[in-house]
Amino acid sequence: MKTKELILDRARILFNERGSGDITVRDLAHAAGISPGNLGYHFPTLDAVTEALYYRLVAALDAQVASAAALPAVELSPLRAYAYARESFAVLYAYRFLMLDFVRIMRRLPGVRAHFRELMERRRVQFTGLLDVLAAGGWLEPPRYPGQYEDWVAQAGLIGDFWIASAEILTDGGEAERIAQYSRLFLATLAPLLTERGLAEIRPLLAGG
Amino acid sequence: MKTKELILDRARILFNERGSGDITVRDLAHAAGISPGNLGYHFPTLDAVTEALYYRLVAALDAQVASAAALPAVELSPLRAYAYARESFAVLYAYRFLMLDFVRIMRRLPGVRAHFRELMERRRVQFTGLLDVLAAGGWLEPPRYPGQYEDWVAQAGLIGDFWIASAEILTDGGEAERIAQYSRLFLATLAPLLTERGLAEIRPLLAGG
DNA sequence: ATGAATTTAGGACAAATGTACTAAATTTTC
DNA sequence: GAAAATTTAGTACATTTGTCCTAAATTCAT
Repeated sequence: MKTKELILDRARILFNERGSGDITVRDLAHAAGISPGNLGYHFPTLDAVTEALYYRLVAALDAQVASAAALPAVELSPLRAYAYARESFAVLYAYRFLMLDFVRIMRRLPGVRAHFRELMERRRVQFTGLLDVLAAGGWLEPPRYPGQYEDWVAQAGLIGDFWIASAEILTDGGEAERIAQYSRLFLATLAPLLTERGLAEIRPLLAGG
Repeated sequence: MKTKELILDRARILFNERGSGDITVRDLAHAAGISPGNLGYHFPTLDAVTEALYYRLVAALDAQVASAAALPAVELSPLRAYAYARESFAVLYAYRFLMLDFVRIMRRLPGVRAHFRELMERRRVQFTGLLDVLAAGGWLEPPRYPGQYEDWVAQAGLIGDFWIASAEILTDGGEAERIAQYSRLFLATLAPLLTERGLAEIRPLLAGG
């Protein structure tokens, strides 16, 4: 069970570097230091590798959710939410080829697509719950119109899914710089909803510290 | 000069349907009703087709900007901004393969990438100007923190670039439904910045009418 | 109308690629 | 320690794909 892990690790790196769509069986075998035949023994197709990596990412994110859920609700604050978002962003970045080739992968792997939709639905519920807790803690202003919180969830979800693609196209920065830049931007979407007390807590972050 | 246009039209449709990365020379020639040899005569590579389509999209968007710029500043309002965004969304949707294969295309066509970055920079300036005009017209609250307007521009730009990818993955709706849903979401990002008067103008839209 | 230029069709050809197969090597089991 | 099971390497094969070439057909200019 060692070679499989090795293959997945190298595939993750290679896919991230050059895009999962432009890697061949021979490319990956070479990068993993094994023969093409052996690669085929462990994974019949490259799609199978992609799928395995997807479920690895999901597992990593689930682990994060679990540790965040252990936090008492009273301790939740905009700052905590930011810290959690930033951690998630770092995990996503390690599997960024998935977000960069999103549409293509989803079209090729219907199972992944179905799973991802459920994941997004769960995330939607989580985010909504997050806002409710923040509101109960006096961190959020009440909605200015019906459905404002739901709209925020949709916007935040979109940014969460595609910030990497945006960074890839628009910025030249490295990993740390991108994560910092976009987790800050993510936080900024929350700013308009905050009470003065909530805003005060994150003001240094918004200023760029 | 007729076959070239025919090729581009069919390519746009085919790329939209199946993704530009999964189309072969023979696929496109067949769809255009011409021989592969003839296709090669007009476009040496598929990348050349993609590039031509990109510049078509840019031309269509520029035409829209020009007509919007003809509008007197006093007439600008959240509602007008929404109408413009919605038109742009419709144009983008006609070339959605470009947004769906964004990263891959940008990696393969450095010229397009460079051009697109400049385009985004211009858009950033435009959007910023838009907010200034809206603020001067009494439609916007002043920023709650320094740089809030700039943050909105970044968020709006990201949503503008990737709403189609998000729709492709998360929704089953058709074109009209998707455009309506996401141009509304785009508008919703503006809501928190609006004065009470500004919000009043778009409240029916946010409610879903 | 006729020669030149352009456009088109059809297919050839080599490179690349996924897949499958066989045999050797290594590990595991008893 | 020997047999069985697993893992690995190497390669062959058929298919696909981009590119190029030639000749026919069509259009254009004079």
